[in-house]
Amino acid sequence: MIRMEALRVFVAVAEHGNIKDAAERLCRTPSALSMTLKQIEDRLGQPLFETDRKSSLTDLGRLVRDTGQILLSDYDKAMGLIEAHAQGRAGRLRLASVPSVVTMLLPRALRDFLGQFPGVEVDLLDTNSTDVRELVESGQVDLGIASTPPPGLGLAFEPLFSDAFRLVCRADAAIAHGNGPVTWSALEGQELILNEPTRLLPSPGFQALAARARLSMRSVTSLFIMVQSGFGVTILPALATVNIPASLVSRPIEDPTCLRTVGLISRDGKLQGPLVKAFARVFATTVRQQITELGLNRPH
Amino acid sequence: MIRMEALRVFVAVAEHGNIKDAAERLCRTPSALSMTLKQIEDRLGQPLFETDRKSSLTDLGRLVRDTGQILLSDYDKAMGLIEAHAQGRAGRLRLASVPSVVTMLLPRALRDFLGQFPGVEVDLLDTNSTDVRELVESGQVDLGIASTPPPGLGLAFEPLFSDAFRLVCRADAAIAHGNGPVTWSALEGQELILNEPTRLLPSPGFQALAARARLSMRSVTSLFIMVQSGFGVTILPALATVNIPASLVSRPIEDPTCLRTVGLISRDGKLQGPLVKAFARVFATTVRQQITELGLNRPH
DNA sequence: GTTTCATTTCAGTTTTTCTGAAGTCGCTGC
DNA sequence: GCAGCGACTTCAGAAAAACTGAAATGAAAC
Repeated sequence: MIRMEALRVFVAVAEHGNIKDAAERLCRTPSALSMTLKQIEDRLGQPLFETDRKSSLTDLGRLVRDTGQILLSDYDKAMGLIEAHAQGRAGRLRLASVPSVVTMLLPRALRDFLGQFPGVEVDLLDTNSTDVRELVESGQVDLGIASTPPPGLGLAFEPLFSDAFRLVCRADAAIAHGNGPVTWSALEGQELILNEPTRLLPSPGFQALAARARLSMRSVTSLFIMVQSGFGVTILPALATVNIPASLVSRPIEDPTCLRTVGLISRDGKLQGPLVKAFARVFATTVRQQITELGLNRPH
Repeated sequence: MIRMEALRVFVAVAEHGNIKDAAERLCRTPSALSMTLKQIEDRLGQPLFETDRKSSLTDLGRLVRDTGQILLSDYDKAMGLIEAHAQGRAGRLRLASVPSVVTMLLPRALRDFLGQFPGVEVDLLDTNSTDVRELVESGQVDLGIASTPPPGLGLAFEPLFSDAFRLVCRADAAIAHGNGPVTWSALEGQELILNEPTRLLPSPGFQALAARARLSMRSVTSLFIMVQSGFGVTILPALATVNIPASLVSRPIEDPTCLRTVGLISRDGKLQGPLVKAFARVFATTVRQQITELGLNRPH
């Protein structure tokens, strides 16, 4: 079997028509090429060139040259692709994120990332924190963006920012008006509508209120409709309240424990793959830039 | 750049799911494979396997395995093809031959040859001896079958058989009947029709007769038509008289110099290419077998 | 915790490839 | 016809690469 490197030598000589030029291009001495060519001819048992001067090929030589050119170009192309994937210049990154981050933070991060890595494709899935964790855990996505996962799941969490919960109510509600943060006691008589981000929220003040809640909405859109329709008030992370409808208002809540910490969730405690690492870097940068613009906090 | 042999090692390990079995198949020690895999991973800067145990691949590993399988199979196929050509098990053989040999000797030779070399294609051109030589000389065919070429053309000639010329005339002609070989003097009064095989025939008895000839036919078919139509008699190599029409007869000629020697004509004095050599061998064998059947002679 | 088995690491050996010098061959110009 | 030149080949030694066997490591099985 002819080695790939020998084939490369032969094709170079066949293309240049002489050993000297080919040797220069391959950064070898003519004697090295001469020996390699001899090796091929010995193995095949037939000459590849008409004469000692390497300007004209035999029929077999032409066959080997034509075949070799295709083989080498395929090989080099494939190696380029593999190296592009290895270096993260190509490939597919599967992401899962909570909706508020998709809306407010990901557009800028994705624009930067896709710009920096033109060969890369991104699959984005938006769902709640629990599903994000499961998708990462099961390997269906490479990286998740969600709030702190419970420990002991074999997931690594890299916090990026903290996001205080705010009260969301109708603009014409009594509770909508007031100075400073709202207290839990001020919400005593209110009907609370639960939603995904509030699941597992540990704050005792919230828990007390949540125990009485009768409605729970999956999507933020439905949530806003319900609040607008007068079914009650809700609380949402600050990030999710930036673009609330004009008929609603949001107010800060006094309880400092009533917050979520959002970050990157990955498997096995290590960020695998160059694309994951690269995206994590780009996203962290974007978040740092937007943290003050959007009124978020550094993770504690 | 990953070497082809390294790729082969990786694909084998990926397919077997462990180093030990792959090492056995490749006739190497596990440590050799381990080092090769490490080399690839170092070069790519990324792991190819999920763990030390080589049972599960990373995304990159899957890409390299899939790409590598295609690359390796293409490579092996191409090498097989090249070796088949080098060994004469595949390729195209271009032949030129005089018509009498095509008719009487080539069918059996070609049947044997094509049977022995299933991957080989043959291009056959039948024409006169002069054209056969030119086709060989110009490289348009690989091998010619014709009578002895004049020296000094850079052509090699390997004689295969001698073929005495015979008189061909109408069955109802006076000259058709007689005992033993015909003499030139017996042909004194006859009109002679020339043809391709008689060109350059050196026999003086023939030359004297040919000087008076007024007709010359290119094809044997036309020649027979003319003889049948009573335009005269002709002489042809014995091989060309085996299947003459029933209305014609052939008789031997007394002149022992009135013969042609047929053989293989090739370029440069060397039989280039394994197919040419192989065909020459097969053809020589066929001719030896048929030499007595057809009343030919060993070349003198 | 111990055993077992696959893999890795390491040092030394073998194989392969490369280089530079010397030699061969064919072509060109005198 | 023969010296000179350029291209290629051959050779011996040097350098690089790959391979082996033994020992170490490390993960799974008992």
